Amino acid sequence: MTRMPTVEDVARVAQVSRQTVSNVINSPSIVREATRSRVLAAIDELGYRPNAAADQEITRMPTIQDVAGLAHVSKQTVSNVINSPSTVREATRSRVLAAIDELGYRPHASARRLRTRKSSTIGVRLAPLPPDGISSAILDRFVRKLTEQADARDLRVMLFTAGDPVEEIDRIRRLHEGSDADAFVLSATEYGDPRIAWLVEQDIPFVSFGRPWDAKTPHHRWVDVDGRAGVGEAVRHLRAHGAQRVGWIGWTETSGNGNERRSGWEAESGLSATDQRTYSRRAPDDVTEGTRCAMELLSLPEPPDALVCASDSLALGAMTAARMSGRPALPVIGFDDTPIAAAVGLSSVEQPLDEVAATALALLFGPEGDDVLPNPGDDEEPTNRLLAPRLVERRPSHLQLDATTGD
Amino acid sequence: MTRMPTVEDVARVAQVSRQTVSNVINSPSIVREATRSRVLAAIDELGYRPNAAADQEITRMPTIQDVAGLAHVSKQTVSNVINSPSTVREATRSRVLAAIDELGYRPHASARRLRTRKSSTIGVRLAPLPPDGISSAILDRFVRKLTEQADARDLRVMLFTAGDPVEEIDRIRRLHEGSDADAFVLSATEYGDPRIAWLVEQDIPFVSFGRPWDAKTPHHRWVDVDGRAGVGEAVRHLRAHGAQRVGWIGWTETSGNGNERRSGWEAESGLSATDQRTYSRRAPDDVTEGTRCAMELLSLPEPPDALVCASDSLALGAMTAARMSGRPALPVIGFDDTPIAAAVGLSSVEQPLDEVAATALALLFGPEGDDVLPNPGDDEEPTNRLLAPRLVERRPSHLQLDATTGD
DNA sequence: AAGATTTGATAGATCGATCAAAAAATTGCG
DNA sequence: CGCAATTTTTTGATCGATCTATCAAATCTT
Repeated sequence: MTRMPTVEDVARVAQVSRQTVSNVINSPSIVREATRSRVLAAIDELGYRPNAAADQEITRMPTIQDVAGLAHVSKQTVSNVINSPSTVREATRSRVLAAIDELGYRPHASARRLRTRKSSTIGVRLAPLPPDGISSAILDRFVRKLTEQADARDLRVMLFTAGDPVEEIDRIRRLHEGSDADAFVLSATEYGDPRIAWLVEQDIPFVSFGRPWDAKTPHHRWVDVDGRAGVGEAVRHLRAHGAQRVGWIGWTETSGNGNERRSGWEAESGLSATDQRTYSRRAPDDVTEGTRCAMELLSLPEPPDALVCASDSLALGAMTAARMSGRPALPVIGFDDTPIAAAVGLSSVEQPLDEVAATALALLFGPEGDDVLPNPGDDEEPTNRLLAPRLVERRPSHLQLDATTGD
Repeated sequence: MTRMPTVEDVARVAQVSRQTVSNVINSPSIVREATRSRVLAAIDELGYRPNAAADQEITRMPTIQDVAGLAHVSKQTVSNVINSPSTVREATRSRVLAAIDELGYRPHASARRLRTRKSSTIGVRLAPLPPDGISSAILDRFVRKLTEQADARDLRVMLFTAGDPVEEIDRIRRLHEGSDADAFVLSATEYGDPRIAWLVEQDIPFVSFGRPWDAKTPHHRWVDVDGRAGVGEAVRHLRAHGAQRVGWIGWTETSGNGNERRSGWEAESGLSATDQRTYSRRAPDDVTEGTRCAMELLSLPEPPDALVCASDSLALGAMTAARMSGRPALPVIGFDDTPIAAAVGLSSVEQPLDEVAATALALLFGPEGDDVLPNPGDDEEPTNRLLAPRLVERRPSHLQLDATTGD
């Protein structure tokens, strides 16, 4: 990266102003002798040459112009070969392709973005990790899927961080104004989310992973996973295998997702309203809370014979409680299918993140291509999708081992 | 985003070539009547106007020129206010800043990158997730830290995916040639890693998270965590608390990291070579493998009274084994301090990812700034750092609950 | 006070690509 | 063949910023 020295560099070394350097070169007579020799020394030392532009024969990346020269066509034709090959005659095209290959040419991403006025980049905010969260890995896994799918469309995923929604708004504004990203993916929408209204008002293209939880949220694109259906499936599965009283351990009422998931249990549990109160608990998302709630439920006169939980964290705690109460085989089902569920053999409801990512891109960019679609107007047909999760059945690893070891 | 219609659009609608459209406008006489009227209809329908460039007064983002106009200075001065404020007089500067504020101006990232020839972007590959890996979340957490630290330097983190090192090389080449990223962070280095030699040869700036495991790996920048020291600390801690025979469950010999971590145990265990063979096991990184190995060790005539594992996965399995063998209080220490460790109350050795990220950036860009430093030459002083991990002590949650419930 | 030097602001070129339109070459048809 | 129409290629402008060198005004020397 040995850049050509500039007047600026010479000035710094000789400890004079740029103007003085210029004078030494163009009208040496007006510069005092001492200064002049100091400047000349600096020029010598750095190997500065006035019109340095000419000899930048340093290993420059080939440009479209170089390709054009080699293939004996105009640079526009080279551009066409790359961007709309069908408009170029076969003979010409192969000649240009050969030249591209020979030089190892690749279009300069920034130049292209400047001209086309699109960055082909999707901004994704990484929210801070909650201290004990094992579920938050969902975002990480979603980002992976999004990146994979984006690669296929020649889109890039750029990450940024922000501590809270307000800070996120500020970051998005800057990224958008600087044309750093031309679409954004929101995640973890909540009641009274300020981001959506703002983005809609600013007309910045986005899609949210998570449905709006407020009736007054403006119309926008979103994709979400149907937690209610997922939990419902889990409960039906347990009952089909003989469970009579399926208990529920969920989140507090402030969580839209939590209420949604709980409603799936309510609908499928087959319990009376009174029993529903008896066999359910609400708690923060934490392993020890899961254990606590499960212990409570299991010490009822008629304890539940299966448990469904709003998260793998709670479910993991519930499994511990089950073992502690001497019921290691009690069926427990979690939610999110985090790696830990696979590790301990916990059944869990899996979010189809592949599909979520694909849908998010489809909503933003259409079925294919990398032109971002504008945010939908109020009157437009639905621009959102609710995807069905899938129950992943597993056999708890402690039971597997019991079997293996005969213990 | 209602773009002005172009000749291209008109041509498509009228189903004629662009040239014909041009002729209809400029020399109508040479176009046959039927064609001409079809083209005119299309022009009308789209509301096409020949010199549309003039009236693009649609909400364009303000440019440096707009700011210059409002502040009555040249655009170069505006640029100076942004990039080297000290060279601009106070009065002028505040006038320009006011204009910037009023217009909500923000430099166009791509234009700047094109001119400055640097993308200020770091490329990071997301390796595919191993099916059961709970440790692989390390990369995700590292990426988070890297993004945070990069934000502070006005650098961007761009993700890409690749299935294997060879594919990764190809992706890096394309991203580098297209000036999409000007530095890369490698992770998960392994024996005979082909990426490093290639990057060094191509002179593409990079740093690897993970030291080279081969003697013949060329000199390059790297940062890593001292697994040996971390495990050593864990073993010392256990022995200081009375453990006589600390066992080890680690990975197979093909893992550089695994061998490194094991050596920490060997050094601090205080066991004879024979006992070391007795009290250690090698296995793939998997929870059930951890349980299996731990069961073996615990059924020895003189079982170990504490266990240290190469990963949280193995440690989690070992905890299960301990409970199954009726020794729920057996001290177990894992590695990586994954969220799951916090969740179940497993002590673990924590990698200082904050520091790893900061060091990676410092090696790539120097103590501050966003100019990439070239790869170091063979003779240069060490350009790598080995960071010390930290033991996080926890009390197993099942024990906490035992205490609470009196069970 | 005249000349040397620095500070402040500016003009013009340039980064590497695509867009828009026009020109040139080719094809089709009566 | 001759002209209209199409296909292929080229010219010139442009995206929005920074780089380079220089001019102009202010400040310092002797």
